[in-house]
Amino acid sequence: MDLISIEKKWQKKWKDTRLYAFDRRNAEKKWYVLEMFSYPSGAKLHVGHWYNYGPADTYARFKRMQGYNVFHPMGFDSFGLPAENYAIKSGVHPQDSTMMNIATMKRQLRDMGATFDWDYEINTCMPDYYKWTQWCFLQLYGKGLAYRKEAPVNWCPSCNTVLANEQVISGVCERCKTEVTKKNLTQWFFRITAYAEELLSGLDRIDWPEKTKLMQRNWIGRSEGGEIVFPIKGGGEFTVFTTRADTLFGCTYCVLAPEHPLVKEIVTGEHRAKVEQYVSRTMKESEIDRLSTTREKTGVFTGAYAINPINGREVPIYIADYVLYSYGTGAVMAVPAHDERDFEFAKKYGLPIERVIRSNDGSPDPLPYVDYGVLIGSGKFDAQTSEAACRSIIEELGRSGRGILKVNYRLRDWLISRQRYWGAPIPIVYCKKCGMVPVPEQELPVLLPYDVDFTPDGTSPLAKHEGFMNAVCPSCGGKARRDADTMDTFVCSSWYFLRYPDARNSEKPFDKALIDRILPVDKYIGGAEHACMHLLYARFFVKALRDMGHLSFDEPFLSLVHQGTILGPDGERMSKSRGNVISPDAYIEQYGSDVFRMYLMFGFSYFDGGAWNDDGIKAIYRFLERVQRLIERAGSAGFRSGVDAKKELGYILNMTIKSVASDLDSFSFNTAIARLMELVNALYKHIEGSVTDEYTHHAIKSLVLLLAPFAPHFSEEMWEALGGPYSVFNQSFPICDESALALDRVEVPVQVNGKLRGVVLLPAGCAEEEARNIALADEKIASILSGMQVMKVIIVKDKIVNIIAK
RNA sequence: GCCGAAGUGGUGAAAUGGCAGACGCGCCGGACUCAAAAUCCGGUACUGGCGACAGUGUGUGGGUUCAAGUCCCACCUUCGGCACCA
Repeated sequence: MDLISIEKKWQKKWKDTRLYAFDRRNAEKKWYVLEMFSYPSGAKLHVGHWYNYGPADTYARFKRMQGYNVFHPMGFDSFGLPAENYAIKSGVHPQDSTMMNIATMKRQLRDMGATFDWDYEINTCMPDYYKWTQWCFLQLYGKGLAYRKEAPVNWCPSCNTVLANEQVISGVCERCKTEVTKKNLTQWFFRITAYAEELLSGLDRIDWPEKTKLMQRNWIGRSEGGEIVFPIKGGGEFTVFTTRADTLFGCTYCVLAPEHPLVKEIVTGEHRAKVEQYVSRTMKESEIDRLSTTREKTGVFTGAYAINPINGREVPIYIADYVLYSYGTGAVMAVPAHDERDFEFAKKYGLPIERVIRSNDGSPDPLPYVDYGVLIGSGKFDAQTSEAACRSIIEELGRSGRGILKVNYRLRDWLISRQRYWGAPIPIVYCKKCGMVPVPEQELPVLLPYDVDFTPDGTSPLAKHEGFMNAVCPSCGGKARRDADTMDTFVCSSWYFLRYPDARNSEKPFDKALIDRILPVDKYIGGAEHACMHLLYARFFVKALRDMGHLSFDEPFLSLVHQGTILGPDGERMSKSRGNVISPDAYIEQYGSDVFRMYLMFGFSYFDGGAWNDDGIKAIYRFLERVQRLIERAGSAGFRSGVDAKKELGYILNMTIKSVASDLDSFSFNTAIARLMELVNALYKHIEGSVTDEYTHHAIKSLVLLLAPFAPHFSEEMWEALGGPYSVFNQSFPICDESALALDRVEVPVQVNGKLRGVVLLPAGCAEEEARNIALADEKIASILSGMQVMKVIIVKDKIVNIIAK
């Protein structure tokens, strides 16, 4: 069987007849199936692409055959670092290499034979796309959701350049292995924290893997607590955030983050030199070092004292780098008896450790004791539980304006500036007279120039391009300079699913009425590695755009699945350096794309993936040949008399239909294919020689329809051979006839004292009394029970009989 | 350290608390063939027995239940995420 030329034949016909064209005017029964779009890397499609797109396409075809108007677009996430790094190494311009890679990948995706409608293709590095990425930026800016502030960036002192987080591999530069340091630059942020609460609560209403939702919950990191104001002895005050106000009486010192602006003001003469030295040393340290939990805690005394507002006690104020300026208020109250970090620090610097909580049940509770318990040594709050005191102490302080209940999130605002070339320019200019001015919408896009020197030398590549940098101030018409940075590529991918339905719109990023009909995405399929980046950013964008009135739904992706990872044959992640990369190409040349995708679906549990092993790939080929032989025989039809084919085949056929449909809905491709194999086995048993009949013929046609989503080219060919009208994908997916599943009699296992002892044939749905009698009368069961007394019989209808005897 | 997921034959893997190992791969046997390949049919968890059958089995140890791979507790191993978030 020449699967390769069969595939070519049908790919051409599908293309010529525009079989997979999506009619966006018809949003009735729409079904938006989306895979995370691809990054056009130089290499060919790898196993991971196939594992994502192959099964997802099978799902899309299934939905189509179920009568859905399936929207299944594809595009390219084509800005980003790899193209730029490749350019630095090879000298090939990112735009040239990217466009070439896209052409190659597109050809390969077509060879896959997927249902993508290329009329809706998008490409994020093209001006007609990034114009609207810039528009999104301006929208956020207009609502105060984009702002500029100074922040540290990763800096490689050897390459003399800024690095993105993903270029910092365990503290060193991915290219030259030099230790990465911090450098302060003024950069753009998106205020994703404004949506922290909704991003958290919205998770309860979407059908996503629990694991992914949990990761987002942890990432957002909501914690309930309170803010407490500590006056400073001699004037001034500062605020701390705590989740453990119940331990306030045990506070024996306070700590400010080294960056805290108050540090300069409160430090006293003799301590100034040491404090300044400590602060500057902290600044130099890399984030990795500073955030390492295993590192010993350090800090210095400022010479100043704070007054504990609950009991008026004076406590020393330290600075220490274990307190983060970016979380809470950048200042904490330290309770060494009930916090591990404070305990360690207090031990080291000889600070007092005072217990104010004991365990609820009086069980031994060595310090530091960090669980909730009962208050002691806390004045009128003694004997309150921790839970109660967390609230009552804040309320007490609130009366004098020194305490308030507060919720904090670990989520930080999203830093989107990249000191890089290959990205969407930030549509802002800086005018000496007018200051920061957004580029008006009608002047978009701010084009990314081609002739840019992107050799890394410590400045943003665009800063060296005078033609780009020089701009006219939209406000006063005077001379202005552009922002030299580009946007994080995650900005491009935060709204691409909104652009697909309206990809050719040159007036707007998308038409509201249109995307309100076609969005949200009904099934989103992609890797789990994006849990706290792309998948969070996209949710933020949708909520922000909704609040501006550009769309009217709350979540971009109603239902999400993650495919697993296919590992190398050695069980390790595939990588060039390990030399364990499996290329799909050789397999596809030999067996074709249907067999390859089917093997991926059959050989692995979709969500788990696993180590590559091609032992079973021949089995899939063999299976398709087996189907083909079956159809050849059916073609030379005759009639076998005296056999009720419907009775013989009806049950298995309808059971198969039911199972395959539900397995496809739950992405359980391996079991769906197993069911198809069972059906084929049953048909082989049923058909003797070349004789067949009408019902058998019906069963074989149904088999081809069931198989079509899995092996689209092959099934189209078989459908034609059976005389079916073009295309098999315009046929309805078979529907299960429930009446065929009703059996007269069922085999029911019989247990004695929980051990399987036999099987009896019972009338389906028979009463307990009858089941009991038949089971007890069974020859084998009776002999086991001889000499025993039956105490009880448990019967689950049509499932099991369990006889308790002694 | 904290959070989460997983651990099942020689092997990839299946099992709404109800016959563990479906469907494949591999292996063994048979048919077809001069022979081989391909194909078709049958067998295949482990231990004992010629056998019918019996016993034991889902990482380890306990528990709940008439019944546990599945639920609960503790532990071991592997993988993923977070990592001083007060």
